[in-house]
Amino acid sequence: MALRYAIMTALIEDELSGYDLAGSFDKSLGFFWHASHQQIYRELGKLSELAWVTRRTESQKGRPDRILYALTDSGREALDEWVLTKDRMRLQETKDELYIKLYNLSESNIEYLQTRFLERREAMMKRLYLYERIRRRHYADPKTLPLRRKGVYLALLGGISGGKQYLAWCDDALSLLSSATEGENTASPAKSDTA
Amino acid sequence: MALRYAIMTALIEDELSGYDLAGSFDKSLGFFWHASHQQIYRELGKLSELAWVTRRTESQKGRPDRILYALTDSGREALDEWVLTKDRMRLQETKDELYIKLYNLSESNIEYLQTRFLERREAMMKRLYLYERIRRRHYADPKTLPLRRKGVYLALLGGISGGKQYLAWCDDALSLLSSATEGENTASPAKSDTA
DNA sequence: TTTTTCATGTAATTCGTTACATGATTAG
DNA sequence: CTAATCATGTAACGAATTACATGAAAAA
Repeated sequence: MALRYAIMTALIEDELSGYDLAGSFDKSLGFFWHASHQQIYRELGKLSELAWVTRRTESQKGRPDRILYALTDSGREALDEWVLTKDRMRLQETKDELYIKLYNLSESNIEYLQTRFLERREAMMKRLYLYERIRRRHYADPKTLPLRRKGVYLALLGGISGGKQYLAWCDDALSLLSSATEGENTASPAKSDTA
Repeated sequence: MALRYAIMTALIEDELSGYDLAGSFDKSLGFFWHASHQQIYRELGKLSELAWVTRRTESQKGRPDRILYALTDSGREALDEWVLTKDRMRLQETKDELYIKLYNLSESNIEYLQTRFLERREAMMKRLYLYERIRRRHYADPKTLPLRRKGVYLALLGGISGGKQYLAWCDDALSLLSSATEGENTASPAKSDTA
């Protein structure tokens, strides 16, 4: 049910197409709640049935028509109600397969896992740059923000500090893993007795 | 597909029942990959069809029979292969509805969201105690651990530092939210002009 | 010329949640 | 006496992924 409200949230300020939404779900709210375009189109269908959004077709030259969705008053109401609804509390359920793989760390996969960590480290670094850019552009002076934007700012702060922590963890992991491969790879022919 | 391998991972060292697994999935690996008992029973069925696990019934007096599952050699092989498999890289996809709700912060829900943060803060605190206890008991001297346990230790480290960061974030959020309600609630009857 | 971007969708499958169902034992 | 624990499962539904499908324009 939550994706539905995430979409409505994205529609509060702008009228957007499914394509736009799928795109913006790779930024902003999508950092915290990702969805594929298939999910979004399906949900948009349901939302118009509920009359929580309206559809409007916009023709374009040489491009497929866009279907623009806007939040209705009843949609806005439903969203406001939902916010006050009891949710399942989730702590740290990142569901990253890497955790399971870590539980299976062995000589035969340690190098593979090292590259996974490097990969994630790099990806997170890029995301952090993005976060910081957004922060500087839109949230430079948080005290002057209207209340709603303060909420968004808080989410962003969470993303930033979470990202930094994740980076630090990757570094810890990489150094622990590489110290575990030493003696195997760095091969100083002397003292090979500490197997 | 990942739950399957999470279950097999849990079966590496012990022979466990579905009930045991559902329980242990609230600890250890379950911190990173939670699953309900229904998912586990379903998956265990598939795993025995694949002959990746064997089932063995154990009678008990006055209690339902337990069905104990053990990893087979081919299961072990499949698991080792899977670890080397390319996975979808997920960064920070926590899917906590609270993020969406934060994007909808307003006068009418700010108090509600404050209590959500308090709730999560408390829950995370408890989990951190648990993590730290596990750490002291089983991972006091990480350097002496066998390689596989080092992987588990790394996951634990990630949990701990992630948890601490989360706590700090909750505190930030709470102070920002309470400063946003000030002037509303602390009600010094003078200067009510800054609406 | 090939790939990416724009823009929408259907279909099939698997994953995850919620509710229902049973039935004895033990702890409060 | 009531609630929780032990132990297994089925059924139904909703959420999410993957693959398939189209078709033109712009960028590589």
